[in-house]
Amino acid sequence: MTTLIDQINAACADAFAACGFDTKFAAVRESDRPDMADFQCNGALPIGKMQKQNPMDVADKIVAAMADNPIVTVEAARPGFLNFRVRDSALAHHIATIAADPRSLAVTAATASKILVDYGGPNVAKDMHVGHLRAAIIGQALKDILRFAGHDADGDVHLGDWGLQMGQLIAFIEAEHPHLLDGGEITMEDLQAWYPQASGLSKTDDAFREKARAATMALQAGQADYFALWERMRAASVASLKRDYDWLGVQFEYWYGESRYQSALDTMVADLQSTGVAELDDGAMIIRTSDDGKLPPLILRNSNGAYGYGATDVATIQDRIQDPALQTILYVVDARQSTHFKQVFKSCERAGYLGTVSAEHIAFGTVNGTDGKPFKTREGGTMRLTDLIAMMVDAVRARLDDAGSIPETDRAAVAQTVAQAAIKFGELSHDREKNYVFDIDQFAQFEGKTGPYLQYTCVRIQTLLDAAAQDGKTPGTITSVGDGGRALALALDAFPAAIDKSIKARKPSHLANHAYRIAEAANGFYQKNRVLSAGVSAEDAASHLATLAAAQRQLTLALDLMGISVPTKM
RNA sequence: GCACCCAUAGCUCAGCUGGAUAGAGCGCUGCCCUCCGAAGGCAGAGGUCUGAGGUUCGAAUCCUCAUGGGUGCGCCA
Repeated sequence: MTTLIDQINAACADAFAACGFDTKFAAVRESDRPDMADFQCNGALPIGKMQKQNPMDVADKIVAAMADNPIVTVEAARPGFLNFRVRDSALAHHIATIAADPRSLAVTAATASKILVDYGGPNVAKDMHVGHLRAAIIGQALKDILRFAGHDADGDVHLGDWGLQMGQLIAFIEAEHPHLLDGGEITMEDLQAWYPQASGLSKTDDAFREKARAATMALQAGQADYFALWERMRAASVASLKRDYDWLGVQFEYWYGESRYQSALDTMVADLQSTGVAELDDGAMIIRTSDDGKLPPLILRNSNGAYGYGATDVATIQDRIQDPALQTILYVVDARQSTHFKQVFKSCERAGYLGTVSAEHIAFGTVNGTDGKPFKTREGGTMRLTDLIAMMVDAVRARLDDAGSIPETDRAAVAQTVAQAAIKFGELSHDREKNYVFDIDQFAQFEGKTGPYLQYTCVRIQTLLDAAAQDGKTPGTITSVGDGGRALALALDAFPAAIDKSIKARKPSHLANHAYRIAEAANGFYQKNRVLSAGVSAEDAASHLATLAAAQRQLTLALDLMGISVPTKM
């Protein structure tokens, strides 16, 4: 059981070999010209050039060598293209092959890699915002796709639960709510209210800033009351974060945070200094990362003696590589941290921490509003993730009310599922490296290239399958490709390639765009091939149902890998 | 000043390792529901792929420069 493109690729390579041509030119790809071919190979052009032959003659030889191929007909075209057209019978049979495989012909990696995906990064006491949304959705999809492909991938939230921000909060609490130092409940709502004040004071009030610094140092030194306070703040935050992540269907195997690595910092930095990797400069402990000064040094410890996230991130790697099986660490983090990660990776390289482990920064761009500027609330503040989600759910709910296609009692639940699809597909269908515009109205549309459209496609097919079953009609042998079935079959065949590209480029967008392609082709097929209408033969009905079921199955699988579920009605 | 990223239709975006007429969605113009969900399908208008060089039989794709945006540049994370 293998894809058509792989089968044709193999046959083409055989033909090249038989003709005495280098098989590296035998690569087959989907055709640019569906009107002329399903697949194409351009290898005759460079061969013609190299051997000073007419590329058409080269192509003709290959055509002759493949003349009696059972699955495909071959033609040579103009300058020297090889055009492959899959035979109808082979195509019909192939749809059944895809449908019979729960993995839609996607292979499992021959050798599984152990991969850690770092895709959280929310801070204690601060609300999550759209930036965290990107990391969460892309990271979760990457992890799930890697697992589907047979890899051993885990996620770590890497909480921002340490550092000056904690000191600021402690100083603020000490000043405004001192009784909390002796215990007492702290809620996320409290923290949300306090953090902006503490942060603001830190900017305007010199005395407060000093207190915050002192508190940070004291916390790092392990002062008991501060530490207890910190633990309660962290617990309240984690509970809140988990609610948001739960809604998004995001799960982390590890809820580690920056605090986890603090106790290791003194030793680590001392070691790095003794080996000459780290050095004192202007009172700060740094690691130089370049000779030409193009990349700034990484600061491990500032001149006040406090450790920053430079040290923490190096220590994090040092800790992670304790797992000897680990091969890759993926950091799904905002592109603005690009320089920082270069510094950290270079530092770890110099320190000898990375060894054979590869660390990659999976950068993503900024989320903008419809004005093209970073996404903000109408008032200009940062949009809380919770609020953004609520807005999306409201928009979807309004649309469901308007359509009135399902009972009122079901709408609240369906609105959640559809809003999740809208947000996730809106995110995943974009190239992560670029900035993108988060347009609530556009994403919550049910028309066009949206998450809800993909769900709708599945729901629609399911409804038909159910209705057909009531009528005694079930999916059967695929006897004909059907009108529009060729495009659908070829699209279904491309699923393994989409998975492969998503993994190689670390871009789930390839899978998202593939899913959309399936939905388009499936809807086209649905529209053109009647099943329950009068005059449709039992054979055709069974064949068409099987084709649609195959499409639905793969689409559902792709959606599942993107964390999108499909309601039964919508 | 130095470094990195981006530039494709009115708007939002695809375009895989360079290949045959550059594709979607939204919006716009027309069609298609006595018939399985029209949240759909079909067709049309709309692009000197920012500009200029270069490599190549062939460039949206690779290289250089320019222009216009974005971002980051040792003691916040």
